Amino acid sequence: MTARTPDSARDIPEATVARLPVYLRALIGLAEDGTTTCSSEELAASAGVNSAKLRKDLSYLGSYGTRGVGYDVEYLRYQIAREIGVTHDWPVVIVGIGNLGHALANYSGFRSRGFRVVALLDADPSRHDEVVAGLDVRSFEELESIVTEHDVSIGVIATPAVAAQAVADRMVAAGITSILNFAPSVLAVPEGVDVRKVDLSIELQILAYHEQRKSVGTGAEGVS
Amino acid sequence: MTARTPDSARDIPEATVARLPVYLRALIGLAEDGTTTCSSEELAASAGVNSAKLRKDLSYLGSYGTRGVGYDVEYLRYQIAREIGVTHDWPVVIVGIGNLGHALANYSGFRSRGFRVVALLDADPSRHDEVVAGLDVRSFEELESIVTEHDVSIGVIATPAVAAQAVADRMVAAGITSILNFAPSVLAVPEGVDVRKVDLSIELQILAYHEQRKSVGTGAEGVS
DNA sequence: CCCGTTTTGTTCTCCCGTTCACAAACTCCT
DNA sequence: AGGAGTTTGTGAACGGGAGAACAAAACGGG
Repeated sequence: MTARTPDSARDIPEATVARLPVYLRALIGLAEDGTTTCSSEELAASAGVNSAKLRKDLSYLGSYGTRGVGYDVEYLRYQIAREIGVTHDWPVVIVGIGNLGHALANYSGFRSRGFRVVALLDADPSRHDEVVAGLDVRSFEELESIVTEHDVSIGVIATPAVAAQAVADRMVAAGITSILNFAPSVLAVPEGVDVRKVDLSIELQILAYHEQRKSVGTGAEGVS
Repeated sequence: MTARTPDSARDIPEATVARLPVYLRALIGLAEDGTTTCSSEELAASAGVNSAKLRKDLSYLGSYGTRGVGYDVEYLRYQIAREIGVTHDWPVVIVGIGNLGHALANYSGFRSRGFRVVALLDADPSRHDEVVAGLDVRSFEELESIVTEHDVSIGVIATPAVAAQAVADRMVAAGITSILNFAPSVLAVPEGVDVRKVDLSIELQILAYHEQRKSVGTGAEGVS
């Protein structure tokens, strides 16, 4: 025994961390179907990955399976949720209530996965009348007080690109340490602040690249 | 010379392909600022990557820079756009006009990056009255005729998870070969069809994981 | 015309992630 | 109780990407 208690399992590879939520989702699906036990093969199929990779990923968390049997769905579900940190709710602030911010505020996947939107902020006063997803759209000036009041550590930026850096700076100053950025701009943040970027058009461009390759391959090229 | 013409530069690594749109965006930004020439160092800073990585990425496309000088912004911009395939417009169909579909339909980043939304489809007849982003929301039944008429090869799924697989099957049958999936489900598609998945809640969960780690590290753990 | 300076393109090395393959361990059946 | 059959957990090989470092090439000045 290398004396690795589950809690001190220090370094989980980034690639594995990125897949844990996928496994979690798959387990929830299995639980809803009434499955109580599953093998790595079944779970891997549900999650869309290789079973060896799944087992290796889970081994970073600890030994939660039973050889010859498989994994207890509920138990594993809880363990992964605990590891990710979604056993309790995370308060989240969304800044920029345009089309995308609107959609994010209403996105049910957030609440059901342990995230609670505590405030919607927008710099444009004309939007402050609106009520979106049961929340008033409030002034961006209230950021600091909201972050302090609800102990918010995660912020979502859904503003236009030009405003993103300023919003990020303000978020960091207010004490937010994790940012999910939907604006198409590169954010500069201090050490210790995590930023993840989601760019919808980049995904489409990657598809377009492969799509173009396909048509070239099938002999449809016309450009000299 | 290994006789590698720019057009036949076969195998561009996936990691590089995923960054090309980022470089493209950075170049557009530089061009808007009036910059006509830039070094790999400058461009890398704009794109938020290492300059060595940038140069290596660009070298897969060909030699479009000038040693001692740098890159011509407009020229490189065109070359990357051509490589990705966004020099011409790609027709796109969006299925599922809920909150997210709404936002996607209005997302200006699509049109400005070479994607043209040609139709919005939804299975719910009560939505067929709506006009979103200047387009009628039409019946899902019209998928095949629209795909044929506009020669659509890229489809976007923004439906609930339960409907996603059925929509994907129908898209594939209609001739779509690239799918951008926003529904939180694993899609099974035949060989030759590309699927990219964007899951908003997964990104937040990854942030939550690191966030939890931070608080543990700073000595705030209270769980035995 | 030649040399120093700048910046690209590329080679080399290291590290992370993926996959294979197998031993350990558990269940079930006889 | 013992053995056959499963399935997990992990050691080891393998492949690809990241970063450092350097050689090749272009420009500018004297």
